Amino acid sequence: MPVTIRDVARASGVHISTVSRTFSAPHLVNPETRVRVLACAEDLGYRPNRAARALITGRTHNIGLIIADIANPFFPPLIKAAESQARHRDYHVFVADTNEDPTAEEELVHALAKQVDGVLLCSPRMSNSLIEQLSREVPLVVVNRQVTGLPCVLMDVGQGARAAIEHLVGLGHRRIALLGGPRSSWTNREMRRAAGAAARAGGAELTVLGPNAPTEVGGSAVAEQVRRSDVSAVLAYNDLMAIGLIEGLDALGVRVPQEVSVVGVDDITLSRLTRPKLTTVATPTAAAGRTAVDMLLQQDIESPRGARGPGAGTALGVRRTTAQVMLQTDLVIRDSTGPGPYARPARPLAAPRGPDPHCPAGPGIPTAATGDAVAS
Amino acid sequence: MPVTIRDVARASGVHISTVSRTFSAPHLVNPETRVRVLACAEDLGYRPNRAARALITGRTHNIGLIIADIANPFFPPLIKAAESQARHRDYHVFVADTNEDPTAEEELVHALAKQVDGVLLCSPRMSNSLIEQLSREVPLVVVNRQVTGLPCVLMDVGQGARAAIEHLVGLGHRRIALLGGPRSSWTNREMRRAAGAAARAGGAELTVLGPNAPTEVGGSAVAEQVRRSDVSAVLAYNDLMAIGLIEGLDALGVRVPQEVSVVGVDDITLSRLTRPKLTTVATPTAAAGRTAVDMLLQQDIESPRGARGPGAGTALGVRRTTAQVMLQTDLVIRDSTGPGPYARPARPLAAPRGPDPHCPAGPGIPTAATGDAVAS
DNA sequence: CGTGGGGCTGCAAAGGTTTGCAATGAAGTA
DNA sequence: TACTTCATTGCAAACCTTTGCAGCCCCACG
Repeated sequence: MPVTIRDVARASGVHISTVSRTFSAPHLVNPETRVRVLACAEDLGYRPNRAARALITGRTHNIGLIIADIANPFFPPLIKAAESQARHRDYHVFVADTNEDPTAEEELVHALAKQVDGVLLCSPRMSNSLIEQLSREVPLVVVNRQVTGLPCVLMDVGQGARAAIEHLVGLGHRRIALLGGPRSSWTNREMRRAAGAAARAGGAELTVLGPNAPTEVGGSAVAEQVRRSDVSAVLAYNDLMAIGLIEGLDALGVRVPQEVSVVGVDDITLSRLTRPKLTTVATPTAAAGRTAVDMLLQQDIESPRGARGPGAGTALGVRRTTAQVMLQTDLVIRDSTGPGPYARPARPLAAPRGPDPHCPAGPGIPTAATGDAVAS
Repeated sequence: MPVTIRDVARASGVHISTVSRTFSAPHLVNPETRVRVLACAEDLGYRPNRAARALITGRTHNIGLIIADIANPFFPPLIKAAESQARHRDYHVFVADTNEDPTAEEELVHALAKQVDGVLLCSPRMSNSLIEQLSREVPLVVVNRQVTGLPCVLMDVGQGARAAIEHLVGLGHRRIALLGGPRSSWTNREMRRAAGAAARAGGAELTVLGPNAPTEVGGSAVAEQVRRSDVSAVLAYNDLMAIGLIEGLDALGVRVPQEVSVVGVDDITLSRLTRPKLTTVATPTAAAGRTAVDMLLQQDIESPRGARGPGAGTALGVRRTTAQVMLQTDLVIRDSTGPGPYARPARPLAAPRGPDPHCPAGPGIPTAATGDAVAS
C-alpha cells in the first residue's frame, strides 16, 4: 500500500537511483527526467521514507527534546519555539517528559539516541559528569545548565537575581528570603550565589528556604515558614512558586505587597494575570529554544554520525562547536513588590510603615527603575 | 562506532538471527544462549536500532501528536499524559504545533505518516472530510472533534455549557453572551448548540459574540463589546478568553462578578490562581490524552501496517476500532459568578440589585450547587 | 576521423533488523 | 533399529533508500 521510490521509478520508466537523485541531488538529473519523475511522484503521492534514508545516511532529521516537566508553564513556550525552529529546518521533534527524574533523563537519552541527530536537554537534573558521558553517545545541547565542553544555552538568572535583590533593597527591604528550587538545578545554584552576593553588597540579610518543589504547592507550602520568619521580601525560584506563596500568604491573612513583597522568575503568562500582578525576572524561553536548536543543528551539520556504508560522509574529524550562549534576563516590575520597612520617606508611593524610620537609608543601592535592567 | 546486532553476535559466538530472537522472541532461544547473548549485549551497550526494525516490521513504535497550540495551557497536561502513557507502552512521541493552521495540520500528518504508527489529532481545525481522507494514510485518533467512522475522544462540553448556563440562570441572569472561539472548532459548535438550547429552556436570551481567537487577547478584545451589550453574564469558549475578558472588563471599570459574571471552560491551572478565581467547566484533559493513546495503540495492534516483506504480518483484513469516547465535564463554581439582575431575594448571598425585583423567579431552573454537576 | 570529456543513467552494495525455511542434533516412539 | 518430533540455530531475503562506480551517448576538439 505505501508507495515507494520503486513505484515512482516504474511509473516514470527510470531506475530507482534516478528517482532518489531527483529528490536528494536534483542537479545530477536531466531537467526533463526530473519533471517527469516529480510528476509521477506527485501523482502517486510519494513521500520519501525517512527511516530508510536514515539507515544509510546516518541522519534521521529528528531531534529529541527532554523536558523536566511539560506541565510547568515555563516549558511550553520553549517547546513551541524549538519545534517551530526545527521544522523550519526540516526536522521533527521527539518530546519526552522526565517528571524531574534524573534516571528517566538518562534512560530517555539512550532510548532516543538512535532515532535522533541530537538531543536538547532542558533543565536537566542529572550530574554534569553523566551529561558529559551521554554526550559521547549522541550530540547534546544543554539548556539551563553549564557543562564545560558542551554547548549550552543559559539564561542569566544570576544577573536577574541581582537585579531583583537590588530592586528589593532599593525599596527598603533588609531581610529577604530566597525560596530555593530543586537541589540539582543549575539555575537554583546561580540564583543563590548571585542573590547572596547582591544582598551582602546591599547590606541586606538573605536567608535561604528550601530546597522545594518548583511548583505552586511547593510555594504555598512555605507560606507559614515565611510568615514566622521576619523577612519582608521573598525572591522565589520561579513564578509558580511565587504565585503559590502569595496564595499561601493570602490564606494566612498576610497581604502582598503591603506586608511582604514577592518576586518570581520566568515571567510566565500567568504572572501577568494574577492579583497582584507579579514582579518577576523575565527569562527569554522562546529565544532559548530557538538558539538551542540552532546550535544543535549547526554542530550536527559539521559531523555526520554513524553510517559506515558507502554513503558515509567524508568528514572524519568530528569537530564539535562548544559555544556557550548566555541570554539576558529582564526584571519586570509589577505589583507584588512594594516599599519595605526601611523605605526612604522621600518615596511618594506610600508612607513607610517600618518600625525604625530613623534608620539610615543604607548604601543607597539604586532601584532598577525600569524593565530594562538586563544582564550584561 | 554504534554497536549493532552483528557486534553482539560476534562477541557471543552466535548468528545475528539468534541475537535478534533474543530480543524479539526470547522463547525461541536456548536459555543458556540467551543469558550469554544478553550479557554480551549489556557489555557492549547494545540498543536495537528502531529505525531498522521499523523498516522491516512496518511498526515504528512512535506516535505523532499534532497540537493546535502548545502554548495554550489547555494542551500541556494532555501532552504530558499522552507522552507518559505512550512511553509506558514503549512508544515515543513526536510533537508538532500547527499554530491553529489547518494547512499545517495536513502537511504534518503527511510528513509524520511514515515515521509513526499513528497520529493523535488534537482539536483539529481542518475539515472532517480531509481528516477522513488522511486517516487512510495513517491511523488517526481525533481529540475534541467528532468524525464519523473514526475513533474520537470527546469532552462533553455540551453538557458543560448546559450546566454553566443553568448555573447562570439559577443565579438570576437572563441576558447571557457566549464568547465564541475558532469557527472550525467542534467544541465551539457544541457549546453554541447546547448553550442555546439551555438558555431557551431557562427563559434566557443568548447572544453569540465571535468567532474570536481562543487566547487571552481574544478575550480582552471583546470587553468593550460586552460592556456595551446589556448582558449580565458571559460564557467564554475557554478559560484563557474568560481571563482575558475579566482583565479587559477590569480595565474598563466593570467589576466581576458584581456587574458581570464570567464562566470559562477547561479549568486550566491558571483559573484557580486569578482573582476572582474563575468559575469554569473542567475538562478532563489528562484523561483525554491517556485515552486517545490507548485507543490508537489498541487499533494499531490489530492491524500491522505496510511491510510486505517476509516479515509482513498475516493480518490482512484491516479492522479498525472506531469507538467514540465521551468524557464527562464538571462545572466548578468559584468566584467569577454571582447573582444576576433577576436573582431571587431568598438567596442569602447578596441582595438583588436588579432593576426589576418583582419579576417572577422564572422557570426555576435549579443551580448546579456543587462541583459534581457532571455530564451524563 | 579519433579521442577525450561531460552529462546522464543504471548497477549493486550497504545500512540494521526480522523471519520463513531449512538444517542439525537429540530424544522419544514403534 | 528406524522413524518421527521437537528444540535450537543458521541462512538469506526483504524492508527503502543512498551513492561510488561504471557505462553509455553525444559533442567538441585536434
